[in-house]
Amino acid sequence: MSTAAAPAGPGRRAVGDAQKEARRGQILAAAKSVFAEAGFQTSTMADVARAAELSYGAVYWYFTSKEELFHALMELEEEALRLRILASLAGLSLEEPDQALRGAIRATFEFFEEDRAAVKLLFRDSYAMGGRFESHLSGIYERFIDDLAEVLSAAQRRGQVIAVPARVAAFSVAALVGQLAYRRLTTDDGLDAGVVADFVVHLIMDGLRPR
Amino acid sequence: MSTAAAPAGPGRRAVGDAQKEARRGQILAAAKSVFAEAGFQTSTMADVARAAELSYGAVYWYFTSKEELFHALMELEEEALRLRILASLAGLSLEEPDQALRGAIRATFEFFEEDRAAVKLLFRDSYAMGGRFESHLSGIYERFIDDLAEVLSAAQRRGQVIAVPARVAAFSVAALVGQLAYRRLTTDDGLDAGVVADFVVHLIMDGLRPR
Amino acid sequence: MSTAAAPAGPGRRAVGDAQKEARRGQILAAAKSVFAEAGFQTSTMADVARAAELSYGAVYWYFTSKEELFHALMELEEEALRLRILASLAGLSLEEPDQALRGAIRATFEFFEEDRAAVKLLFRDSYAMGGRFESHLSGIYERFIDDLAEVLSAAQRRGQVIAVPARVAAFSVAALVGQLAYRRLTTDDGLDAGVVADFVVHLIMDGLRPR
Amino acid sequence: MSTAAAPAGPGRRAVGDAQKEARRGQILAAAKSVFAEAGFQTSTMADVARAAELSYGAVYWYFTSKEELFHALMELEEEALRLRILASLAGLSLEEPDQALRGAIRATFEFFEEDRAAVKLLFRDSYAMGGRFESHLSGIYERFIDDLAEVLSAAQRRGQVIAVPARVAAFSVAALVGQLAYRRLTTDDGLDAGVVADFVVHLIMDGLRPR
DNA sequence: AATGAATGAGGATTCATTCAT
DNA sequence: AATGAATGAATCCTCATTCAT
Repeated sequence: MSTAAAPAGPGRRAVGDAQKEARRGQILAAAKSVFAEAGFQTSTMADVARAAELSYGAVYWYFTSKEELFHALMELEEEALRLRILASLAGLSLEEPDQALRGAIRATFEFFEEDRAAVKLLFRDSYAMGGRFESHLSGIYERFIDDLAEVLSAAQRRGQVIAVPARVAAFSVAALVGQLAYRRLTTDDGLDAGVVADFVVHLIMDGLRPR
Repeated sequence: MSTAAAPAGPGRRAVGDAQKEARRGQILAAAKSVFAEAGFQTSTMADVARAAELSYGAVYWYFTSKEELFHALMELEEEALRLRILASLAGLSLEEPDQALRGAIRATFEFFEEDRAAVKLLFRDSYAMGGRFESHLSGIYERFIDDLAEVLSAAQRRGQVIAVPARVAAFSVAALVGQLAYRRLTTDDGLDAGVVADFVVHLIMDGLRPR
Repeated sequence: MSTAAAPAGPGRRAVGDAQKEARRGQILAAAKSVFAEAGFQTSTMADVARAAELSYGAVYWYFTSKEELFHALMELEEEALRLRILASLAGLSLEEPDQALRGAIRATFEFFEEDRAAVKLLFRDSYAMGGRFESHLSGIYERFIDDLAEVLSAAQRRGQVIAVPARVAAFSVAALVGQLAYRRLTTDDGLDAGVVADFVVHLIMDGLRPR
Repeated sequence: MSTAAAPAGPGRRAVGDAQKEARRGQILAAAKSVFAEAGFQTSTMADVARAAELSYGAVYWYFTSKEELFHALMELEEEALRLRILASLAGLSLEEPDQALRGAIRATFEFFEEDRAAVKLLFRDSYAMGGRFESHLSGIYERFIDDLAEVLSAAQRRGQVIAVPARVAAFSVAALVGQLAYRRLTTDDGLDAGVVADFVVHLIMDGLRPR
């Protein structure tokens, strides 16, 4: 009751903050599943609230608008994907472009394979609404491209890769991976994810013509 | 329903049908520009009517719903793209996969280069909603894939192309072209459309590794 | 059915416009009664629609927002009051300030007496919402003040009225009339409107001290 | 409830009550500034809490509702104004209506001049809603009117003032002062507050016609 | 006493679609 | 055929108030 009785200080705060974070996470998870299921535009805040098992207005305590919620969600996805890719590249040397490429592509495929909602969010919802959200998709692409372009440039300098615009080549890889991952959601080509990843690597490096 | 089937005086009827067709075209053109500009979801039927310089409800005389309008529009785009690609393949023999591939890719790029609205429609709006419209995109892809897969299969039998799942390879080409065309709308990589088309062909056939 | 059968031209148009005007009037009347009854803020667009015997959204065909509706309504009231006052001043000479003053004040009182809703709108709702609507009230005041100030200035030049700031004196008259009219809505001082009007004139001209 | 009535140890309790009073004052001050700034309807309890540097729900510990808060605030303002006026009348005799009137009017003007927020509260927010809060404004008026009517009645008996309904005359004075004070918030007529006060007195007593 | 999270009714506005003319 | 007025369901967001801690 009295102020003194409260276990004040950082302890209390930390709990509050942790709970706040937990709630945010809860809402974000709900939003992810709802948006992935029905699409951003079609989904309503009521749907999200229901999925989060919270009341209607509670969501607004954590996010000021539907759009902000979406942005926050996408940032999370971006970050998660990025971390995954970076981790896969961690031990690799720029001197082995094959390996680096293979690592990045496989990591991306694995990420998408494990998290189909992320694929929908990134490759379907990011496009919606007159491009207002494309920044997220291009954000992901650009980072991926930055990383890959570096790998490719190094390889070009060493003569391991032919002279083509590195960024366009990098974008091509990103696009290929993204689109193939997305395709897997609706079309079954009867291929294992790993096989597809390897196919991409081979296609990129050696093309379809026999050597 | 068809012009020939009209029982009435051909003169009158023909004019009516022609006018009807003209109106439909007028509305479709308006819809294309409006949807491409602002996106399907964001655009309203009022926007379309205004762009078509028709009254609010007139659109419903020709299309029963917003979705039907979109579908009709997409079918038109699909058909136009398909015709373009088929034309480019007309003189080519299946025995020269390089040529066929190059022809198809160039034709696609040219089509998209001339009609940026089509790109937006196909690669943004088709994605935009919970799969309801993806059929068009996949429709295009599938047809493109069918054609390409045939080319590739023939080439494989002849040993000109390595043994990979033809449909996946074909999809990769389609995806690559589509994504690169879409990227050109927002990002300037400083490359001519023809150069990008050739880059795709080279990438597909020979990969990035020097031969 | 055929275009020729329509009694085209100005006739049709005029009817449409007249109807449109009628509907606007219908809605404005409904809004007036609703706002006067419950206040602008408390009233909902649904209330207005219901009072106008129209559907919810129909109101938006004629007015783009609740605020615009209110503004339109106030402009009407302003104009009506102004016309009434001007009419009362029509035959009067500036050389007879007593008469002019009396005429203006009586006309104002009569207007308010006949239209109690107007009083509520002007002296209660105009104030609401952080002054966003005060312009209407001050608009009325300013015009009234302009007219009165002219009368007073002329009288001052002729020595019929003492030297005081004409605009402040004019505002005083306007304020007095407005507040007394508003008071009549809630408090019964047992006085006839005409008596109050004359009281105001006397107070303004001769004060409370016996002559 | 009152400090004296507290049964507990006076030290502790007194502190508690004093703190409670202090908190109430803190909130009332915040509410006054917030409401005066943005209007009662537009302001939120969150705004008030923020201005009071208290938590969101703490306000409800001291006031059961937004309306109660407003009422409490208005009562404070009423009381403050009343005290000011009574003080100004303290030494005056009813036999000198000029002096009494002048004193009351000047006191009122000074009060409003020093506290512009009070003017907004009384003359804007009191009006703002369907009569729910007008009681405060009329409360102030009625008390002012009571006092003035007494002065005027006495003067009438003594023949110093003509025979008019005392309450209406008194209301007129109150309205005039209030409206002129409010006008000063938005319109600069270039007049000192004292001059305006004297103008009101002169207008009321001697009118505009030269004597 | 105080915090701030949670609730949920309420309200303005939009827009696809229908319909009388 | 065409018009444009009318409908009303749907949705985002606000905010007074309550409540667990």
